[in-house]
Amino acid sequence: MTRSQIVSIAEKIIEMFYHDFDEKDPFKILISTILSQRTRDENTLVASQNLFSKYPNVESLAKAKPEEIYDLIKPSGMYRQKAERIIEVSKIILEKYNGKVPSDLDELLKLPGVGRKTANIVLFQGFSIPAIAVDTHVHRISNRLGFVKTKTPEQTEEELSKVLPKRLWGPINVAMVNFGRNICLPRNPRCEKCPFSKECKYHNSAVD
DNA sequence: AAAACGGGGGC
DNA sequence: GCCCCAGTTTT
Repeated sequence: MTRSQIVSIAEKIIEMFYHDFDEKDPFKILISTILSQRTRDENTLVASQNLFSKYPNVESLAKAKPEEIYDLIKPSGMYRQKAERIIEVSKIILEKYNGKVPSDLDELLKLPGVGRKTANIVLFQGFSIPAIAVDTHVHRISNRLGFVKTKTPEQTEEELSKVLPKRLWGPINVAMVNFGRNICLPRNPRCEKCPFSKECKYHNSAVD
């Protein structure tokens, strides 16, 4: 598959499945992204709303005790870990970064509970900085469509960065997640609804 | 490289 | 009941 073919399909995926996010506050994006780890959107949303209704900013969260927010964030799962990390992150942001979330990959990666995927989501959504956050959806779909041939998400991030122009880095995450949730499912993809099945390596070989 | 964290929804 | 989910950290 040529580079221009890949870019063309990527642009179509974005056109069909990208939607903008209304939340632009980097701190709220950071916290809700931590809550979203290994968690469905619906549960993440409930947990975020619960949390921010009582602790609306970095100052109030930095003063909270983990036990106080267990019940608020419980719908997102792994609530003990997440509670401690969220409060620790808030303290660090407040004390070390003067209350402002850093817009720098290396600084974000130092925060507890923040790995490569979470950090890149914050960079793109919170700061409009081009970043590819390779989650299971992006990894799976990139391989199925033949954009890359990789074993790990890290390799996918690297290869995808080489192939796609920077302007697509942010939007392709969001678009592939929506595409993956609705059509290109992990186990039983709805290929009959997929606009790319004709040129899809996975669909035409039936091997993952 | 594998385990552990974890509630909720789909089947 | 079993499997999976915008992962990260610890063993």
